[in-house]
Amino acid sequence: MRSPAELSTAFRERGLKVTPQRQLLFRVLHGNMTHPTAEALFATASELMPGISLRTVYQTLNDLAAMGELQVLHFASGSTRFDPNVVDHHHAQCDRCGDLRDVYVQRLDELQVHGFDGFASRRASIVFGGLCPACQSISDNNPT
Amino acid sequence: MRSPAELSTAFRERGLKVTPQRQLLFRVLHGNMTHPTAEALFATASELMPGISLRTVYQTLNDLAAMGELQVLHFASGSTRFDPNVVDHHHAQCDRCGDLRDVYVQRLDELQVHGFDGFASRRASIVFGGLCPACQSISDNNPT
DNA sequence: TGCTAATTCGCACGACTTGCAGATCACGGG
DNA sequence: CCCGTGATCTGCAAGTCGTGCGAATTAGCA
Ligand SMILES: [Mn+2]
Ligand SMILES: [Mn+2]
Ligand SMILES: [Zn+2]
Ligand SMILES: [Zn+2]
Repeated sequence: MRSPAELSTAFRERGLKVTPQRQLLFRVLHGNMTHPTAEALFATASELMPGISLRTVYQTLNDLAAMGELQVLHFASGSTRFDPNVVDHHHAQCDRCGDLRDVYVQRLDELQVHGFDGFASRRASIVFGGLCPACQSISDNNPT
Repeated sequence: MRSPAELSTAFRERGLKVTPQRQLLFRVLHGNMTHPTAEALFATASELMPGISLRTVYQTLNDLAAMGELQVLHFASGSTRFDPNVVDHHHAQCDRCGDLRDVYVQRLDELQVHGFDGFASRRASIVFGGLCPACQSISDNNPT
């Protein structure tokens, strides 16, 4: 996702207005590495602008996603997560606490895939499952 | 997922009863390559056993998943899909029609991953995006 | 055959997201 | 700087997907 200033320009170019609510969300999202849900963003935004509505958060997230400024991620846990990091990357999620981190994968092209049968693959998205460092130590102390 | 007969035994061993509804679902799921949703299974099951409830379908799917007989898949499209193929495999999904197919990937261990930072990866799940053969010819005729 | 715990089913409810409409606001033009 | 107009905001209703609940039914066992 681009900077708040660049996004403001991009919105106006599309005939979209740059409202205080949108500017706030631009700032909250920019460089955000937490892969937040709409609810989480709403909570953060509400502290800075009491009264902002959840509906507006969804609206703006959808606009940003449509402009390719956000990646939309779907995991097991109920709700959608939004990722301002649109650089080609993948994710590692902790089985225990759900923590989600970015990982960068090289040599994807060396994978040998059977079963495409004419399927034209354009992109791959990898989710690694395992335990984050914090949950590893917990598991060490309290083995299940 | 094992055969209906084996599942019946496994259910009884766990103190779960083998009802006609469950037996039907065992049969509908066994060898099913469509990655069906609960609704899709309900539709198929309803033809063979009018009156079966969607609630029972969900119940049985959850039981099977808890026993490791089904994989639970979450994609962008709204609802959960269930996969009786529990052999280690991955998926390719058509961007246009949503068709989902199994693919088998080798040399996963040769991937170079940056960003784990102590994350203990135990498993990876890859989703390839692209166009299925049918949708490729449509795109050829009607380029967007 | 009879007991009992498990299951089924329908409905209500919960989580998440979108549709809707009136009040409000951003912003280009005068 | 002010206006007009269309985009936006907000609260609420509604939609979708899945689960909790409880009365009636049933599988499995003695
Ligand atoms: Mn990310
Ligand atoms: Mn599969
Ligand atoms: Zn963790
Ligand atoms: Zn297709």
